[in-house]
Amino acid sequence: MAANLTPLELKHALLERLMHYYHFVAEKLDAGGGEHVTSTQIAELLHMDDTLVRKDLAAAGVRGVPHVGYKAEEVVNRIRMLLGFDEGYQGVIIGAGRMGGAMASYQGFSRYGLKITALFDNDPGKIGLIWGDYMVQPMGNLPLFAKNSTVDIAILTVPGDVAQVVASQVVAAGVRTIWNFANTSVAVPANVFVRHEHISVGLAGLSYFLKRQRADERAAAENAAED
Amino acid sequence: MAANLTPLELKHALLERLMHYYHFVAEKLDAGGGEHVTSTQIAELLHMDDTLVRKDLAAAGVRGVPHVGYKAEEVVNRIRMLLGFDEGYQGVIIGAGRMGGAMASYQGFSRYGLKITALFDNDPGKIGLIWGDYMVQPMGNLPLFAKNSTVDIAILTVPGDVAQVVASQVVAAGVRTIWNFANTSVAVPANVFVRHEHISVGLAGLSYFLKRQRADERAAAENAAED
DNA sequence: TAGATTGTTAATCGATTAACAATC
DNA sequence: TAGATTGTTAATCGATTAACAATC
Repeated sequence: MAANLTPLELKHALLERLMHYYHFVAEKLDAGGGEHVTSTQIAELLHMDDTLVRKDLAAAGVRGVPHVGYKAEEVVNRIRMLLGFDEGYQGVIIGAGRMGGAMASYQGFSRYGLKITALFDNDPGKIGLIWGDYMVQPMGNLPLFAKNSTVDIAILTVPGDVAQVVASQVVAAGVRTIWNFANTSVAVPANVFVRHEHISVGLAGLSYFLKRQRADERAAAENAAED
Repeated sequence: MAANLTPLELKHALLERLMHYYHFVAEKLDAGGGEHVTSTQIAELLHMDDTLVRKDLAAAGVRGVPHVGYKAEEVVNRIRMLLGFDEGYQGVIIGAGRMGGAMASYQGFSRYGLKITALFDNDPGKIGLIWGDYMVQPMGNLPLFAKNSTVDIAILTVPGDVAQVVASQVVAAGVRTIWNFANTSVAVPANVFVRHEHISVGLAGLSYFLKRQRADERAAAENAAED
């Protein structure tokens, strides 16, 4: 009986909100900001309805105390548990360019349970170089590496024009989860999960904002001229 | 009469979908894939309902032709126009680390109308170095630079612990839109727009997926043992 | 206790989908 | 023309908000 490989069940929006709560509460704890946090505090900072915060926290399994609020530590721990930050995953970086280097030297992944174990590239000029804690290995090493050690995630930081080829190599090596930072989509078999970070989506949001801002300013200037 | 500085009006989800359509249709055009595209084609590739595609395209001002579909070029152009990709914006990068370097050498921004004009850092060891097409300038240069040339966007690629200080400097220099790649939020006055790229949100999605996958596999193994 | 806060049920709102008419 | 496809109106669905009871 095959376990059906269920897709993400927490809706993206909810997951994103939980991460916002997590960051707020974790930072509050770090700053020594008290043991408890209320739905109203979170809601105000994040400009949202406090009922929604309570609903979300309930969904995440956090139990609050009337008149007191939620235990900050419990909020953090429950979200960590729900999202799997304490499970421990291992990932490799494919592509030892600047982006890959930034990833390799980033210390923040471990906070979310991800450990980077190796860095691969196909450029003979890069193989053997030391980037942060890793020596750049040739792509040819990947299959054996994936066989001998667990590779839960392959982080793709390669140029867009080779992303598809690299993704296929990664899949062939048995990796089933890809975090794609290249600027093109990659096609993979149905049993492989890809998360594509579209930098252009963020840029589109900024661009759209600026366009409207300019239009507003133009309108304001015209109004001023009329008065 | 002050123009009210309206927030993003296209909902994030819609904007994201439009970008997906854009990429699909633009790639199709590049590949010489025919002059027209139908809502069904887009919907199938993106695993969504075709009615929603038509609604979205109508909202973006694209007019289709029954029996034929949408003119691919018009889809691309309308979305570009709506999101402001042809308006032309200038941005500076703050933080000449690996991430900043990756940004500075990334050729893809121009496709969305963003031109990088300068690169700043406070590290004396980096000032004067050449990164891609830019010489690293000291942060002290920013106010004058922003006065003499247009800086629509400041791209923050600095460590999290200095992000707030840098953001304040950027705001003081008169920049009103910030694209924040640091791993901490920054507080800014109400008239400044910040888009924070939370890398941890993407990681959370992957982590949650992997956690559930492991649970599925465990369950499957138990089932197999029972049979 | 009184007041503050959670948690839940009901109401509303908005987004998605279904149905189908219009059209080339 | 017939069939394919758009575009729109109505129906459904789900997510958010409002109201309020429960509780410490």
